Amino acid sequence: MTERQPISKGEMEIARALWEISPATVRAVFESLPDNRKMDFSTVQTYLRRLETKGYVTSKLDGRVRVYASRTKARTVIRETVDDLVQRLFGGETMPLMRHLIEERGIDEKNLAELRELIDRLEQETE
Amino acid sequence: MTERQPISKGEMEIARALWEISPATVRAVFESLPDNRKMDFSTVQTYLRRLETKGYVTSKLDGRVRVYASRTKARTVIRETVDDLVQRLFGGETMPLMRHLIEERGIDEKNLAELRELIDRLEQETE
DNA sequence: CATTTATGCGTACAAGCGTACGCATGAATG
DNA sequence: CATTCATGCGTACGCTTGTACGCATAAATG
Repeated sequence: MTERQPISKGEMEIARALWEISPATVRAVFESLPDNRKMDFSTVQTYLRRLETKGYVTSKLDGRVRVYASRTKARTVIRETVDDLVQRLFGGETMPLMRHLIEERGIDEKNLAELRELIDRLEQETE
Repeated sequence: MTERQPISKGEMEIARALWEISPATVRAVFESLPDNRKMDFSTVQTYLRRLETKGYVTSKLDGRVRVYASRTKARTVIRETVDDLVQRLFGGETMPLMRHLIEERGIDEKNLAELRELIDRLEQETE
């Protein structure tokens, strides 16, 4: 039960960016952001610093450049975040969110197929 | 595109509670909270006030008691919130969240069946 | 070497959030 | 009627968040 301080929304974007390319410098993270979501270089820097303070990432100076690396697994953060959302928005029930995703967000054919597979597999394991 | 101020996590719990029983007084909302999540009466009051300021709920004085009612549909708030989460945590892709839900959160048999149905229905519509 | 560029690091700062107290007033109860 | 209880309403307050500036310094470039 490592008690981490909660991650904020903005921090999460940066954490996600870092997961994709960790280990990485501030600049690398900054440049990996999607074009439509450019925030200031130093904003990214601040987020990374805060993520480190909160225990989500580590860093070390490599020469004069600081290199950040994920420390908490994506899965863990995702679990905590989704759990929290499901709690607050659906009182802890998973299905309403499922329904929402299936009904309100487009799912194309390929993903439909994958969904089926996931369900099949789950059914196997369950029995 | 009514631009509402974003709803915060704490506000969301209260909004959800209100959806369930709207219209309702502060006390009713307060008492409808799950036992494990008791916040102060006046905290609930503050959240409702802020929700009104932000445009998510309305209220009117009924005698000396203020009665709050949902104004924005649950579906809308859920959509916005989930969209935001999916954006920040999965770069906008729905499937990773689906996968997460199916693999990491328990789904019992009954829900599995429902899931299948949902998918079937979606497939119908898609074709 | 002088100048430009990139980075670390400290600092800032308003807005928002979570949580709640206190007072005034009206309602209920003994 | 006097006291207690519930509520509205205003206010508070430290913390977090989002966003960024500025300075010092090191590296690269002309």
